[in-house]
Amino acid sequence: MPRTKGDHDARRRDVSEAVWRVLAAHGFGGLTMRAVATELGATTGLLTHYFPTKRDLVTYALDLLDTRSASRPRRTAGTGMSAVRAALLDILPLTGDATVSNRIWVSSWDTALADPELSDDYARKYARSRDKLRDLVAAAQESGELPAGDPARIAAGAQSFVLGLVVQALFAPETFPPDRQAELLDDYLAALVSLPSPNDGRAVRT
Amino acid sequence: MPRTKGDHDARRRDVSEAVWRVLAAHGFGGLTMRAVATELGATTGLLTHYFPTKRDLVTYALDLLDTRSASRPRRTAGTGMSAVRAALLDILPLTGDATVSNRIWVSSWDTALADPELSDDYARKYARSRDKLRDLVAAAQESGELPAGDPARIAAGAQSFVLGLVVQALFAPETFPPDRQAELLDDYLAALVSLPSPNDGRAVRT
DNA sequence: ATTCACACAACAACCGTTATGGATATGTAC
DNA sequence: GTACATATCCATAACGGTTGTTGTGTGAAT
Repeated sequence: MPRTKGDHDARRRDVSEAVWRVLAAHGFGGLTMRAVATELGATTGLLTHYFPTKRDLVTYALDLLDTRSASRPRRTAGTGMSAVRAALLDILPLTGDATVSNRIWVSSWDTALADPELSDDYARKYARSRDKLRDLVAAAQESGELPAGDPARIAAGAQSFVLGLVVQALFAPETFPPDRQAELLDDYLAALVSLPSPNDGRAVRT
Repeated sequence: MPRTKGDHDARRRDVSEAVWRVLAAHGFGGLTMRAVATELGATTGLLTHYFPTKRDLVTYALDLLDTRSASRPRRTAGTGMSAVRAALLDILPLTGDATVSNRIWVSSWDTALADPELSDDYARKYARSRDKLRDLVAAAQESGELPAGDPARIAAGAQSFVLGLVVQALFAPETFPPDRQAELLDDYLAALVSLPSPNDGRAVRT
């Protein structure tokens, strides 16, 4: 029984949620046409209507993951160092939603690494994320909260740290509860702050 | 044509290498009975003889990944801080072999995260790795190269950093060539060293 | 004679994809 | 407004291909 025009947008939202539920339940490796269809209470005929091919489904799922992650409620970022901290905290699996999102995210790496095109897409995505972080770092440096040094380099390091912490927290949630993750992040940030400026010798010369 | 008894161990080694080649070529998602069999120039009959079920193959592949990673030629570890640095460098995808190994490793996370049992296995594996790192950190602290502080906490942070760097380097090899990875790691270690001791106030009181 | 190490063949289940057809909405002619 | 052509939305069913698994048979080793 087809829907009316007014219901069409609602149906699109239903499809999104079905895709999300499948991803959350079985990861990216378990993302199949039929799984989404049955999760939707429909058949593959509907799915092929929205996604002519499997790759379309995968790309859509990747976009969905990106969108869902981006539209997650963010901390109200302050300025300088606290903005950096907030941005990094927002990545970590501190809530149930963030955990689900991160789990899907990590599980997508298998698919992404196997496909050069998707791999490039991911590389660009991470590069953009690093750029945003770099700007925050540069701002924290200008406010004097962070010692001098290539902001891009510091951002790359911070992103690595958070990324790795995500993975460890996903595999061992009891070992890395939210407060421990925040603790470790604060350790990292404290180390960054305490670092003597390498490029900028003013503090030494004065 | 069956083999003789003397060839049996050789055959087991052949199986290992076939599994490894399949993993290297198609990742963990492409690990199938038939793929390994054809890679071996044999049929599935042989495979089921060595691995009665798929799960056995997967578990074996996970173990193989662990073994191959562990038996990779390691840097001759010095003492104290240089030992910590060597251990962390050994994880990074700095060589072709290490890149292949790490790629397989990351691709296995999809499978592992979808299966609670495998997930636990990984958690234990990482915990053991953190423990070894913790001992190295503690040694570096005793030699005075690293400020005081919970060595387990420092090890967890360092492991996170390296893990995340691995992921980023795999997706953007041109952005993270070997020397840049080493650079970033050294930045991290420098920050660790420069950190004033939190628990131990001696330096301040003197 | 029994066990082992395989080849070979087949199975049911699942995958992505395609074709067919029917129900509903939309547009157009009168 | 009514009548008809067209397009959209979706169920149903089937296709060939691949998967994990099982069973049978056969030659060599013990």
